[in-house]
Amino acid sequence: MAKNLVLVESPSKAKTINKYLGKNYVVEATVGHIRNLPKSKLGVDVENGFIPSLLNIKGKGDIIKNIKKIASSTENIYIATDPDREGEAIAQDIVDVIKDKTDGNIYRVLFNEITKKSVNEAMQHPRSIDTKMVESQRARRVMDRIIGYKLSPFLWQAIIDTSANSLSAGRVQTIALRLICEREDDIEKFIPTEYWSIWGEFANEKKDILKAKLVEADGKSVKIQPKPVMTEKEWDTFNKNSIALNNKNIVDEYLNRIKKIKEFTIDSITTKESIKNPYPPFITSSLQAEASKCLKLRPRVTMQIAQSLYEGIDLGPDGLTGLITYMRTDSYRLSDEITSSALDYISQKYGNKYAPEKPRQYSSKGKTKVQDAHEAIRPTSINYSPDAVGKYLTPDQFKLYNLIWKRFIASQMSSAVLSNKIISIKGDNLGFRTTGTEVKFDGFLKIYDEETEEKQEVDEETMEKSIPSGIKEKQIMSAEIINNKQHFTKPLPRYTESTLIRELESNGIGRPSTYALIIGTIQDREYIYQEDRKIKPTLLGKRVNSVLINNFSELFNVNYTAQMESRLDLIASGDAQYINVMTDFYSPFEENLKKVESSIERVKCDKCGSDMEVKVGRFGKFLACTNYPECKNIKSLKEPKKEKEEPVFTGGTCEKCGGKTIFREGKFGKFIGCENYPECDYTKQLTLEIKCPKCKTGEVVSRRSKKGKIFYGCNRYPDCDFISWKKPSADESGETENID
DNA sequence: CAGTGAGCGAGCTTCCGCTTGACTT
Repeated sequence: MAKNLVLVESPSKAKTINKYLGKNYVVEATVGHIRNLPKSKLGVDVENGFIPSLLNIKGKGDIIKNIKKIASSTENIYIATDPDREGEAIAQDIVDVIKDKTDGNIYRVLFNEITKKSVNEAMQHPRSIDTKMVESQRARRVMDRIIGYKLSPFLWQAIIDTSANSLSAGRVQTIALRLICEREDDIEKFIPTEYWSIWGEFANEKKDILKAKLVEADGKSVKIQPKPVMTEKEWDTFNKNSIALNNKNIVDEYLNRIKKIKEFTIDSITTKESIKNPYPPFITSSLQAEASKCLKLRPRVTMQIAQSLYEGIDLGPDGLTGLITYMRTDSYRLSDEITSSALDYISQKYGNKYAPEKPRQYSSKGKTKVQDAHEAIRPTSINYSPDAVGKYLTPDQFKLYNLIWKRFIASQMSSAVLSNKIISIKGDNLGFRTTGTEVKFDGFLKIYDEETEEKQEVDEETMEKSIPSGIKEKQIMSAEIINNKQHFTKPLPRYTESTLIRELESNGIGRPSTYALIIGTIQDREYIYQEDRKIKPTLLGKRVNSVLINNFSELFNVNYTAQMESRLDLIASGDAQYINVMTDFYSPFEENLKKVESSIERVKCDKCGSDMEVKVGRFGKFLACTNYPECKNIKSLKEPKKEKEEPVFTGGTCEKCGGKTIFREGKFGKFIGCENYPECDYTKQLTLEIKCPKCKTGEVVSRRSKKGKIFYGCNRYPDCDFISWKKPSADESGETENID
């Protein structure tokens, strides 16, 4: 009989902890939540205190049974689910499940990092379950349930659509949809603004060349006009200090003026040193973003690969080893153990200059401790460099591990020192400027630099990596070449999966465990689609979005989650009561929903005048009268039929009834049917006008297998069983594969 | 590895968040 039972969420975490604690402990995993609201109904008693009815999750029966069994004969039970809101709720669920089965002591322990030292330390400081935090999770769960399960059915009433699946709404998915629709709207409405750039190549006596852009004229600075269309008054204000090169005429004026200038001088050279700090180690969202940019991996794939690195790789002599820490996290925290060994590694491999004196810790601003369950995503050990373990990894695993490794090591390295130069050239009250950046000390850049967003192309024209050393202040310069180019301002780009995730995350919407799934949800609903990795809304998506935003503007606001979170925090800290928070949420919600439900336009029954609503039958959706069964009026929701097509006769006759045969089209392509359908169900395939190579009398037809693969057979089947995967050639060379 | 078309029709969908396999193509 085991003396001690430890319960965690993740099975691979259970394995690791088992190693740390030794054989006096049994470590089991819940594999996530074990209880949930019922799927088929609301499951919340809104009349009596908003009490949720929580049921054991289907499919978790064996896990729960096993936990109960071990608990029943264990002296000490340590519940070590994740130290966050959801983890606390799982802990409570475990207690509810086992409390009648055991006389053992039940403790709650918090593992903030999975190292031997801190796990043992945590085991020494058990506490009891934080019921207030549990309540705050229940509140989160119940509000999400009410929003989703009340508004999805509302959509079924409000929007008549023919898509195969059901419409849905939710606190997270609807915001994601809204962001996508709003971006699309911005793009559609965007009016490009024309602007020009003028730059020249200037040379001193020694023919040192410097490219510089026109940035100033007669004391005014060159700018893009702030709005595509401006009133006279707005122009007056703008023109006081600025000039817009917004058409060819103005550009030509300046070009002519520049041509006449004999002499330019280097007016000033200013140098400023700046420090570039390393990026923090990865968290889920930044890992997904960088893997998307650098490795072209979609978030879902990134997470799958990361999971395999977390669960463990067979490292030959070292055995099965987890290479990275947990991949679903929003914390930048790093254990002292790993940072100090990283510093040793850095100074050994790159020299002392590259290792700062103290380990670097990064803070997650605005994040409450409530959510800080896991460390940042990092290698589990400095001993497993990508070079050392590469041969045990698949190419994708290697690429991702390498990225995580470098990002982490870089996060502990010295800052880079950059020198930024600005050179200004003047002539006849016109000012040109060039900027250059030199790396004085590379620091962490030695191994890692984030791929920068596309720089404005205008700056690219005059950005110099290094500036010729011969260039000195007050030198006389001559303009060798003067260039100009037309540009147009561009709208913000459409979201990709990873940029949408970052946008949601920055508003606190969604969690690391769900980021990669959110897009999948709205894509399954056919609200959005992707083209070239860019996300666009469908017509249905736009309709759903506008119905929801117009009627529930408070709820589907990017700030809503943040407001909800602060109310949840109040519950967790004991400064607010669950029931009060729920009532304050529900009353206005329900009132508004009722109002909106009565105001939406409904299709009226043309027989009895009642409302019609969308129903789902065996063959899909249709419109039915709500007065059923008194009124049995129904309407098809199929696309309004095209003009009844004139039958196209093939010239042949039906072998069954003697009627004429016509060309038809079905889900497997074109075929020949009888004009007397549905009375006569005669069908025949279209042939490819190639003689069957086997029987030489039939003709070849293209068909489709049950799996959807195209193959070629004889139209005399089953009399002739010819089959081929390749299209037989017309010249009867007989080189087709025969499959038996 | 061998179908198809009209039109029928009276159930059920749905949320967010925590974890992995066991499934199929």
